Amino acid sequence: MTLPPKLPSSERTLTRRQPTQKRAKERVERILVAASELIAETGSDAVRMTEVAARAGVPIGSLYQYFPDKAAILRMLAVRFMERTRETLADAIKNVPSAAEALERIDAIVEGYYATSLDEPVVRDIWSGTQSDKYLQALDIEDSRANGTLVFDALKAYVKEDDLQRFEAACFLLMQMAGTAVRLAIAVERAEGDRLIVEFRRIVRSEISAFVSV
Amino acid sequence: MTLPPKLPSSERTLTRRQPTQKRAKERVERILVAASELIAETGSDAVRMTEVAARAGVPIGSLYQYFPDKAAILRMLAVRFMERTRETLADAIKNVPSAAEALERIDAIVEGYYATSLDEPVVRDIWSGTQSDKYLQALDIEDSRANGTLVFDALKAYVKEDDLQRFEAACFLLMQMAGTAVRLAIAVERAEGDRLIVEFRRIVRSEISAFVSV
DNA sequence: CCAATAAATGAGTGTTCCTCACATTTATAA
DNA sequence: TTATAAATGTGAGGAACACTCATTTATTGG
Repeated sequence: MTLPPKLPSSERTLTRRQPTQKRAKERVERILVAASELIAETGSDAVRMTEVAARAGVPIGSLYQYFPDKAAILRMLAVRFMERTRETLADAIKNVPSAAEALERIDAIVEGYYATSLDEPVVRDIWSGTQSDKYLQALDIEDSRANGTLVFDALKAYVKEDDLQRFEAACFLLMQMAGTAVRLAIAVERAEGDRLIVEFRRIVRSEISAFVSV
Repeated sequence: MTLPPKLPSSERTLTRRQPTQKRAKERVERILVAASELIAETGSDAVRMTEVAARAGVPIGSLYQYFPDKAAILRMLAVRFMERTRETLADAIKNVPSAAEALERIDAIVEGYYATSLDEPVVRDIWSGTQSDKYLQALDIEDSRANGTLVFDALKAYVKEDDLQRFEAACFLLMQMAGTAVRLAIAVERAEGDRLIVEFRRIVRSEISAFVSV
């Protein structure tokens, strides 16, 4: 970690000028790419805004035209990652022919999520920071909720009427736990991490099975 | 959050002078109390080292005699909280007469942990920061491992030989998930948080039951 | 072509964490 | 007790950053 200088955080606007011209859009992309690379190399805490600007080939002032502060860059990267993940999940579980098939696909998603996180340092680092930025934390929760809803919607037809609310809570919780499990797994030694993910997948299958009649 | 200035983090020593004299020990306590209060009032990010020193009634230099940096204070508070929690857990599950009784006690611990976290702003805030400080993250993992081992040891007699390694992983994972579940529950609206904890407790019981013959 | 608007720029400002050379107090030895 | 060593106490100031803003340059639309 390390604690930040962010004082007037409630005062500062969350977004700045939206790039409308082509040139500006390209710059924003270059900034994100540069930030992403630097985070991969040194970790987000060690990344200096001047470095990001330098690598992106833009002056520091331009960077602040589009991002209100350093955290906003991490946020943007995190949001993009979440969007990609959500799409993967949505694609995987839409139109499932049966509950059993849904279970298998969700299982595969968890495994894939682990594999991706293992070799994407940026993801790792940003996930780490998730809990320290209030906006990111809120985003993370909304992300889990949205993913949970996807799973819920895909399976609710198989769940007893009386259990629906509890099943919805369970889906939400499991999505949040998937993040925890994967972060824990990549933080420990590889062999142990693999074992933890195996257990987590079993937990997911078992908990969903508790609601759906497989 | 906000990101910090911590550059030479690997260079800086993790501990400083250990207070041996009575006066020094009292000062360290006063610093921790002051930090704790300020975190409760404004959140750790907004706490300034000068404020901590001022409220503790010590000059800034003295503060740095005992804490190498700001994060170290949070770390110390977190460690103390973890120690208290671990003691509670250890007391609760030692000498359990049966697996069923152990399950009930663990269930109560989770509920108590939620209740405590709900009205201890310091705990909330520090837990938030957990993931952003590498040392704290490591401490958190070790804490989960230690707690997991406690549960494992208390119940291993009831588990089949072949399942022992998997059960150990599950205990570790569940301890880490308890933190996630509670943090999520206190972050959302109260009624939903309560529901989430109910589901989590069910998950814990169900997963442990999967290994022990109740 | 000429406003009006958007974008670009980078030296400088302000804030914060933390250091360090020196002063003072406490413990230990003679 | 007195001398010496060790531990503690101090706070002005250094250094590192994040971020600003007055000015200049480019783009758009009428």
